Amino acid sequence: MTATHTIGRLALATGCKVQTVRYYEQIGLLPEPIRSQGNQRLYGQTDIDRLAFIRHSRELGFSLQAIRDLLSLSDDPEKPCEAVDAIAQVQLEEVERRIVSLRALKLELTRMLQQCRGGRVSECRIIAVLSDHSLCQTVEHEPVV
Amino acid sequence: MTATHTIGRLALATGCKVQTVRYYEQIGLLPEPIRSQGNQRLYGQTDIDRLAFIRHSRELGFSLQAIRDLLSLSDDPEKPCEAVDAIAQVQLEEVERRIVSLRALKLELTRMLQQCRGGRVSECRIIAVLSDHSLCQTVEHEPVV
DNA sequence: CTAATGTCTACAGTAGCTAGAGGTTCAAGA
DNA sequence: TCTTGAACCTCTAGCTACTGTAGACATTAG
Repeated sequence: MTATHTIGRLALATGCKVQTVRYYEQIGLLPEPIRSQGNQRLYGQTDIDRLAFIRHSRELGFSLQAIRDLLSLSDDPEKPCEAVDAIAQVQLEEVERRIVSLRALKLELTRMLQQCRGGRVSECRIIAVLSDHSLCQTVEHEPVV
Repeated sequence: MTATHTIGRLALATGCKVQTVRYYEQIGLLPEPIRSQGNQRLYGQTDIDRLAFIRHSRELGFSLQAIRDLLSLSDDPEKPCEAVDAIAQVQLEEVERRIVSLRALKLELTRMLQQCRGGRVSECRIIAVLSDHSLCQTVEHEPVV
């Protein structure tokens, strides 16, 4: 492998911070790269690919543990990809659950804000609602788009 | 004030863990309560109310700093409640941004899963999409919290 | 009285980075 | 060739918002 990228160039190529690259190496998500004579890390294309995979997965909300699993699965190209599918499925469900709960939050916040008529704190509905959960009547769950 | 609740009963009354109560005290979100002869914390109704406020605000996604601000505002009942409104408004916008970004994630995950035909890892579209951002045509989105 | 449960302090650990101190190496300009 | 300044190095600590542990003391039920 031609290892021609310094850590800064790797970071630039993947939209990742330099410290984060070192962090990923430290926790074993990236392999220890070869070093230059002056002890600087040198990366090749496989490293760029691997880090891009990690970053994109992070953007999609996968945990580092899930990414670890995905990476080890992708090292075994002959295996059936059911396990990969399952991890993505879990992630999708998690995302869906978060959407549902955020929409409930949005509803409650919106209602709180509508009730606030800009008077004094002593009459503020926001404070009142936050103080007493029973004052809010949030919908159980709505269909998620 | 009649202080009749031990920390365990306070926790039970507010749906909060005992350690979390001590943590809130440690960071100054809850005042230091009086103690029993045997050095155990004793809480009254105001403590229950304050903790309920904190927990409900946390459920609505407010940060501890925001809650700190809200609490100090609510200590001043004669002030106009614009500041309270502003904090809630910021929170609502944050929630809305997260919903947008999660919906983009959902779309991409769904598409990924649909493309996966259950073959071998080497042909897996999920791995492919995660490896190469250009393979997915999704709306812009930010990292998930 | 004893056993079980609750509480005490203090400290360590979690995820996923981020920032800083203090020193070394590299590449470009004079 | 020398110098400057950016980029790199290691190590450590910090962030949010908790959660968990250990070992000792307090309280309560039977």
